[in-house]
Amino acid sequence: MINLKNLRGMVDLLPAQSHSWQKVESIALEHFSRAGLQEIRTPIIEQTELFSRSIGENTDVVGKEMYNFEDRGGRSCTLRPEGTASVARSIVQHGLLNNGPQRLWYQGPMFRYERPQAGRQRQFHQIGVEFVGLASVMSEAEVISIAWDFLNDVGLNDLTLELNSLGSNEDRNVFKEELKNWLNQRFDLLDEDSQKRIKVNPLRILDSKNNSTKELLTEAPSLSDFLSDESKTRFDYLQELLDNLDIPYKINNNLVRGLDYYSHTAFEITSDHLGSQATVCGGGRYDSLIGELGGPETASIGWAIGMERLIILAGDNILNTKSPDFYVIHRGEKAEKIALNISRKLRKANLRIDLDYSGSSFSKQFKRADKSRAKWAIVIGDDEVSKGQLLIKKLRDNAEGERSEEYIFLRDGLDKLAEKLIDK
RNA sequence: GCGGGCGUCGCCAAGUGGUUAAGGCAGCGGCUUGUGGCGCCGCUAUUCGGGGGUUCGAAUCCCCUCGCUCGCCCCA
Repeated sequence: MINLKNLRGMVDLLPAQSHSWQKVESIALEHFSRAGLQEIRTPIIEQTELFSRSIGENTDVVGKEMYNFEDRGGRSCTLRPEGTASVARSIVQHGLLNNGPQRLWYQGPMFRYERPQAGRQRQFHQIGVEFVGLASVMSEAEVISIAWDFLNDVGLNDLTLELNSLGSNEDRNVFKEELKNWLNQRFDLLDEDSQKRIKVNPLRILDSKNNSTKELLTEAPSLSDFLSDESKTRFDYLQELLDNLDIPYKINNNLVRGLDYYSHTAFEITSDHLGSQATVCGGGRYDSLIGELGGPETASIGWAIGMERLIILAGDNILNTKSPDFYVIHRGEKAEKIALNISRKLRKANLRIDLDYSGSSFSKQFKRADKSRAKWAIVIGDDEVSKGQLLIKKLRDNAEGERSEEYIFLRDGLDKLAEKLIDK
């Protein structure tokens, strides 16, 4: 027997879960459209170069986590590991900035070749927001508050917003040199990983989880001391704006983030209930990315939320199964035709209808009707057909503990039925 | 990429070398071819993630492989 299974780290979204996703997606859409954002959809495959240029050659994502392949034309292709690079590419390619700043959202699958674990898959889904062409601190507060309010509305509380400023590129370069020198003087005291990182990505050492390295780093120079006055002013003002919005945050000077394109504001929203993959939302300002991709220098900020992690956290808060309004029970050939017909009419009137397809005994059909958690049953059998009626029956007790039944004449017209039933 | 745990029906599981692989839930059928939510009865794994090996004999032991899971790394 052939035994086909999903690829490692690739996950099926089963019917029991899919409505949770739909719910979250609809809440997201609601939030985004209220805030005046527009959706952008880009391909999930791009030229490899797009990611290596924008995310950074020396990042883990580019270095070891990308799904690369050559297509039949010999082009080097990559399954997107994140959304921002594609959005930026699309904006530049189509000259969208000629229409002014772009406030966009996107959603879809991303791919990273990593070892799966709780809250981490090889194909996962992100929903993200990008404000491109906006430099103001105000736009940062807005972007952050969209994420915060959305997550709260989905039912997540207990979240922590962590905030840092990476400063301008110049600030950071000066600091990087300073840090390198300091680290090199203490090279032997560092763990192996950190030793390797000094050359390629010294900033990430600040985020090290190694205990002795952590200890050592308490003495290290801090990026916050290298911020220019302008950078500092920006960061202070952002905090003021968040205070004003009553959005709580925690300053984390070691928050660096793994993608090269960030500058100034960087933030993450984390939870204690996710195991070691604690970040639900990550984002920051990326003022040099658009320029890097051949567009004009363009200040930008955005974030991405991991859908799977969000769903884990939301748990049962969002699980309200949609039960049908009516379950249509029928028996006999004529009844079958009427059942099919009336179901269609009722659906056109925006009602949720479950139709029994089995033609088995009324007893069985009632059992299924009950199980479907429908509010009402519509019964069409020989009697109804001969009298030109339908029976509608309430499937749950009313206040008096009885289940009302009522006959409705078909000759009144199916179109009117929907109207009549809605009132029940 | 590295280290630990796990894998028996759709779900939860018993079973640790010996004739037919417990049980519960769900599903299907019946008691009741026109009235459900309770109850009772019956049916549903030639097979133990997959492949190979050891053995007279394997779900049980060995090897390989796939998947899940937890931690590291990293991120959403």
